[in-house]
Amino acid sequence: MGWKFSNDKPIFAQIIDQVELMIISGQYVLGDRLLSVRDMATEAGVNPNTMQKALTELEKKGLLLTNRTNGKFITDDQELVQQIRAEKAVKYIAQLLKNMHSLGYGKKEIQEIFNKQMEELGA
Amino acid sequence: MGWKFSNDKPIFAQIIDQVELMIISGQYVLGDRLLSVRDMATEAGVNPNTMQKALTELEKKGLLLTNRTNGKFITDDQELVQQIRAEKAVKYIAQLLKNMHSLGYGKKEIQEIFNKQMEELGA
DNA sequence: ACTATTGTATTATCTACTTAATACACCAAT
DNA sequence: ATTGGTGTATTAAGTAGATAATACAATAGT
Repeated sequence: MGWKFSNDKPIFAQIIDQVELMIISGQYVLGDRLLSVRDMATEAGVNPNTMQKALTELEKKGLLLTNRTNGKFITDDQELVQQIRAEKAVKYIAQLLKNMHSLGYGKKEIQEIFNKQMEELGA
Repeated sequence: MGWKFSNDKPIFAQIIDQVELMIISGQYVLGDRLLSVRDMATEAGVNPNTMQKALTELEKKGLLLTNRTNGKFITDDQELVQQIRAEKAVKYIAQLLKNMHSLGYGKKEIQEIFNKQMEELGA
């Protein structure tokens, strides 16, 4: 897991985003055990408290489970994971359309620019 | 100008974004004078120092000009404005494609979801 | 000349985020 | 039972963003 942080957002929030992404994109195996809070903190180069704070949030979302003295585990609820993934996709696109609209672009223009950039994509 | 701020980003950064958007989307008339720093701060419900900090950044970008004792003005460089607007659109879409990719969506799926949400758009 | 309004600068304080160091509670493995 | 590795909690200190109050510099308008 390669950790990277920017300075335009609290680190704990970025950890939440990144771990969530790892889970819903299938880069984590559902049901697997995470590294310990301490080890993840070391790996990410942040304080254990900060890691703890982020993971607690993900537990509230239902994406992580805690086994008191054994560690934290990824949920094995595949439905939940897929639902969150689909929601995120819809949200991303809705955000794009909102952004383009706020720039003053109309439906037709958006379609054009989108298609153009899609074509420039490999595969 | 209706000011709204979230708590997931510094306020001065959000002011930069919002004012820039007003300019490049044509909601400000190029060459027009802004309200005074103090008045804009009051209007936005922030401290004058915070507003000052944001406007200084926009001046560095070339979108604002300062007339020492008369106030700050929107640039009248229409080319610059249009260039920034186009850049932003490209950036937004690139970001979307990156986001969708990180969720594990392929080109075809992205196209499908995008089209679906475009159709749900009025006009 | 004077005044009011402009941008700008300075200093202090407050809050949220982060780090740091430490301690505690729990339990599987030995 | 003891040990070692879990998660969790607490307290203190550092840093950046934001607020607050104030002062200064420049000039347009009178």
